[in-house]
Amino acid sequence: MIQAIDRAAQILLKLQGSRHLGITELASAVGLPPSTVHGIVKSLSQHGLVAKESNGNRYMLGPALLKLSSVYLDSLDVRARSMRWTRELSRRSGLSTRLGVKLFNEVIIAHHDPRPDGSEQMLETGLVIPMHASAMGKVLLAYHPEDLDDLPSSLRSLTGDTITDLGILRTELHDVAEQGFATEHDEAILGESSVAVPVADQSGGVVAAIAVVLPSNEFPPQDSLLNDLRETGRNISRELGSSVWPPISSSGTLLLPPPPQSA
Amino acid sequence: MIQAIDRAAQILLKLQGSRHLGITELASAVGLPPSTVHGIVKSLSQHGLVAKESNGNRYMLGPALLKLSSVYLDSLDVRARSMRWTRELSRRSGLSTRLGVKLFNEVIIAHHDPRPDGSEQMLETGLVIPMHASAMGKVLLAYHPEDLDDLPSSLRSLTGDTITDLGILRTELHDVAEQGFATEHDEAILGESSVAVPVADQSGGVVAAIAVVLPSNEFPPQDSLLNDLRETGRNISRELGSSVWPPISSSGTLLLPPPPQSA
DNA sequence: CATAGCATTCGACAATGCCGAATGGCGTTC
DNA sequence: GAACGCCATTCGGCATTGTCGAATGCTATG
Repeated sequence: MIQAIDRAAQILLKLQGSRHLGITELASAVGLPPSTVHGIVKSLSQHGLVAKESNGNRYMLGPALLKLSSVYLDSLDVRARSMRWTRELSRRSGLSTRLGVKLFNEVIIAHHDPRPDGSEQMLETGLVIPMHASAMGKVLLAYHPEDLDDLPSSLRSLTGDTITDLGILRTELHDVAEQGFATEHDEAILGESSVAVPVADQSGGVVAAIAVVLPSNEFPPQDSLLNDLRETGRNISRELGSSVWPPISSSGTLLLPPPPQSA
Repeated sequence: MIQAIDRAAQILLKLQGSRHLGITELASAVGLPPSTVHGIVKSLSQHGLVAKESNGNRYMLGPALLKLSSVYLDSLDVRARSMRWTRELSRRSGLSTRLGVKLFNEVIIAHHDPRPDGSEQMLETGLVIPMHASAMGKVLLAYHPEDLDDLPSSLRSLTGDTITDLGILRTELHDVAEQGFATEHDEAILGESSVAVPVADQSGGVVAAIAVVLPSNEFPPQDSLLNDLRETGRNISRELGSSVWPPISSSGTLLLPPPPQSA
């Protein structure tokens, strides 16, 4: 772990949380002397990773990040392969479709096909949702149970229906791994629910999840939707070179909640 | 300039150019010993800025960049203010509209409103175009002539009509600064032309450009389109607190080509 | 099964970035 | 309009830090 790079990343993260910050604010936020922070910020800004506000003397994230992320998206194999399938799924279902990959404790939306009803919808690519509050996150966790250890000790509640108990989450993930799909009902945003299935690659590992978002009053999803979704997940996985679907999960015992009387 | 951060940024840049690279490839690309590169890459990957390919042992850009860039876009004031105006411009003109900001020698598209004809169009946000080959770039250069010094010594030709001579570019930029708009005719992509106007902020400085893209057979644009575009630029600039529009350019002598007989 | 190429780990050296203090610029207040 | 105070920025000495070469381990290939 190289110190300077670690600190630089911390600073980017702080700017991610706070939009615009001065050197002193940043310094106290990361607990370093201002001169040190200044050096790091200056280095980052030489590469366009942070930028100084046009008028004031505060800093924000820089435009180079946009280019980097654009290339990141282009280099994501699963995204390129998914797009034609998810678009078709959106068309058939009349719903919006998302492709999500893991980013630490969150799912980040790497692609989004809007509802085909022609309404103006916001660009969701780049948005993040906590793992435990999304169907895609549940899928990713169910097939990578070791990631459960990285979850924050207390699960943040986004709505009244968010799962906040790790034991309950484990139990649900166990079912997810058995059924091959996950659902989420009003757990992230009130009125919005979703269903997700895994996407596997050549190695057989789950590398992403795709989900359809449906109004909560249409929950639970009809079998036909579920089948279309499954078919889509299977098709993408096949294009990526995965031979089996749904993927085999290493779950089993890993996902079972600890015995209730445990310390 | 902190060495480690500089090197880290170089590595991100190399990955930006080459998608997937192994440690040794990266090392020779940046001219450093593999062990050094490995340390940097490892540090970057801890923060999700680079990621290891799921199967092999090559590295690519990481998902954290997507989140960072998403926040970058959200924190771009000019983008938030532009969106409603550019959408309206697209609607009225039937053409696609772009918002571009400077990133070193390129313009990066920070927002894009597609043609309203309902056809499937690619997501242009994050794409970059060389300054000298785009109308937006010409606008940005015309109002920041000092940036001319950063241009590569030889201007890359993208089509037969790309301006590759710095003297000719300077002359055109002089006109751009006087007229308050720039055009580009088949200079970046054959069959595609564009017109751009500046966007100024509170300080009166030009911080972005907006452009409409039109088929080259409709070039030059009609006056009504030009007026709509100007109106849009003025409206956005006004929302950003700019009092005058078109902005005053610091150009004058700066943009005049050097005397032809100069050494 | 052997080999070659690669990623990765380790440790010693010294070059590097870190920090505290000094400077400079800017906005604000009286 | 002048003086104050805040904050970004610069600078230089010290020691911590990252760097690099060599050794290891892994995987894929012939």
